[in-house]
Amino acid sequence: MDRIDEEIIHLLEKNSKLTQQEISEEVGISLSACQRRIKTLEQTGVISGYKAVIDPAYLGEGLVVFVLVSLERHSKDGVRAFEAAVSRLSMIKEIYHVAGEYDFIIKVAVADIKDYQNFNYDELANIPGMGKTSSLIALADRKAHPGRRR
Amino acid sequence: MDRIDEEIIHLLEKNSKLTQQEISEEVGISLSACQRRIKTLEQTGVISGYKAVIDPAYLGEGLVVFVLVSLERHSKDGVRAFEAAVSRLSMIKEIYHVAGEYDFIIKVAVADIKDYQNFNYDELANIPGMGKTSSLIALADRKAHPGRRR
DNA sequence: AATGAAAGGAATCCCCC
DNA sequence: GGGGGATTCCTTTCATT
Repeated sequence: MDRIDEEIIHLLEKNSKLTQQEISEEVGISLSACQRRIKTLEQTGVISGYKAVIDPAYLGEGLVVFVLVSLERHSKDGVRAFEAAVSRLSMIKEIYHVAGEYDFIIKVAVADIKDYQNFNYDELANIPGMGKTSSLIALADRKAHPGRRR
Repeated sequence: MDRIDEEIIHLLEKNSKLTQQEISEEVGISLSACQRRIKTLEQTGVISGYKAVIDPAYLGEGLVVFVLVSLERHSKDGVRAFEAAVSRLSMIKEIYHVAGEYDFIIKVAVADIKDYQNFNYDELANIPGMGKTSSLIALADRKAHPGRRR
């Protein structure tokens, strides 16, 4: 893993449709060397897959809401039950178990506020053991394309 | 935009290395019809790009921290200054301007706690206009691969 | 053993019906 | 929406140091 691998990773992270030839020229090695490096990165799991990036608005997921959740019971069972109940819900995109004032932070993607209210009242409020929650409505995403400098 | 487009998007979102022929067979249309649909999805921006998925541990980004930030001044200038200062920092992966008790929620990726402390004291604390902050250390990511059922 | 070069096969693009 | 041909790209093999 040297500087050239890093460059290859950064290029593919930005645009995986680059051809191996373009990459090899960009980083200054031969085509076959580049091909072997990419294969190794894939096999060792550094590159774990390739995905298309879909416009959230099209998916009906234009609104992002972060929900901070504290549980009533902090036992292992309580945590498990919460995770099980929540992982069924497709609008929940990310769940993190956190340390601090709250127990979990979840990132929810829905179409609009109305959708979020339905989610909140019909789904979230019915989860057993749920204590205090706090919702942070995202007004704007200020960094759609995260930087990748090190 | 019909059910077939949805299926194509769904497949490419999981794995963009699928062949056009494989996709056409999966969704039950001809190869050329499938090609035209994909091209249209790309040109209309529904598919906005293709990316390689990189193992965060390899990038030295194994620890995720959410920071809730409230600003001292809520004027447009204060917000702008904060955004400008923060968008220089490569460890900040997502920034959302939110409504509620806090003004911003930022998602930070670093190697470990030590790294995060450096970030907190050297970078975050020096940003002008910064008021109260609250850090939520992610103990575990409970949904690394978000569901995509509708 | 690692790199560079070349041929065969596959996928993509473009014009046709 | 479906079919066919040319081009480009990817993979494998072989030669080189």
